[in-house]
Amino acid sequence: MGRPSKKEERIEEILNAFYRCVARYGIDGSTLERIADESGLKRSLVRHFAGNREELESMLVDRVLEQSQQQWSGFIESLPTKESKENCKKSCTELLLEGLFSDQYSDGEYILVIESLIFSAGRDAALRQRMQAWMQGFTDDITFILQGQFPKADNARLEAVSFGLISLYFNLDSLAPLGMNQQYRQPARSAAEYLLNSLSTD
Amino acid sequence: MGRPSKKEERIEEILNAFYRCVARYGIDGSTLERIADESGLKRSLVRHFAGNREELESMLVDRVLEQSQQQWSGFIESLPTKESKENCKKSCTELLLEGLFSDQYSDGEYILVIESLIFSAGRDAALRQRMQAWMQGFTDDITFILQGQFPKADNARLEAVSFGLISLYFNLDSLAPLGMNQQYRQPARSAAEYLLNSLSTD
DNA sequence: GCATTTATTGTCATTTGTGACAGTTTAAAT
DNA sequence: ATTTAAACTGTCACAAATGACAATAAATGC
Repeated sequence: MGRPSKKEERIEEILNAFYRCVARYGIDGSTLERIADESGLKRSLVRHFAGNREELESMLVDRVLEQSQQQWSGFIESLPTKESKENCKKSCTELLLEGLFSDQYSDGEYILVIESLIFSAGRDAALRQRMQAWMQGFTDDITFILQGQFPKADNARLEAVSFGLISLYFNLDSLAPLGMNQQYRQPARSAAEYLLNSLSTD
Repeated sequence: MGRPSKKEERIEEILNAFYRCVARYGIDGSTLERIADESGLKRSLVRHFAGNREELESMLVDRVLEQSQQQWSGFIESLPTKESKENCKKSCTELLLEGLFSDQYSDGEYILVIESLIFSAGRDAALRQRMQAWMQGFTDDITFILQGQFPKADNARLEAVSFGLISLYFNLDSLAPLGMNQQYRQPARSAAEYLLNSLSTD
């Protein structure tokens, strides 16, 4: 009975709007007014559905990290295992390069949001811990993938290459505000390949 | 005659304070109040000496890019030329790695400020042009250095490696808010070495 | 001491961001 | 039609950020 609730869809819209605002204006620049405009709702509705600013930010962080986790683990599981290797044309590392550097999979806003969160983490101990864990997990996973492909390489070397791949991935999308990311997409991918090749030679 | 002006030193203090604030709070988070606190002046004095917010931001951008330019060109000129090569123990590329990745030369705030400017450039066409030029000059210079060391390597390859070095440099310091930059300093440098080595092998 | 110039302090008005809430409208169940 | 629960609208109060300016204090040349 009563009018049906739109809470879930509205929260969805609001968080999507918040996400876009953060990519464009940063966290501090994403006022409730802008979020409201971006979502097409009144500011009082934003508050009605999503609570105050603190709750909103907390929900955004949860959501971003959760979605990131989902997409990433989906990607990990899509990789060929040792058993299924023979059926697959592309190697794990080739698929990794595609995932990180092909423009079809790139979400220009994603890294900007992540970087905004990292920056904010400097003033928020709880967020800092979460982002540290996120970053650590990211590098560990890549190192693990590389381990499968280059079992003979020692760990420090794998970690260095992992960090290199991540740096290329991050830096490429962080140039989006300058409109230079397309210009550097190919170089970024090439550099990533050089790093991977360095694991073959000893 | 009249009371001696402290304008220049005050502006110096104010811009330094602004710089530190930007590294900590971002541009939007650097309110005049915070800048005043950080510089130890009253807000009205900040306004008195440095003008309104718009002028302040413009001065900061000028200053950051100018100092960056000076330090960088100082570094470039300190590199051994073809003539002075024989007197020098370290190669250009070794010196480059030191400059980019040794913690003695690293200014933790510098890259954070630059990244804040790049982010802001997304909403400021004039700033965008300047930051584009800054980034282009940076990569071009590194490519040029690499050219001297690896004259046989083709240009696309050099550009890719340049972009890789810059990415490692940027990404390393952008982890400062997470306190993970020391942890990754060595991997970053190693990855940079692998990239450089990839120019030797063909 | 006096005039002059600038630093320095303090205050007020305006705008913007935020929180709270009263009142209205809408869509369902009975 | 009535009830009910929720969406929606509008508005007020408060705090923060900014801009403008008046008033005072300090340092210099004469």
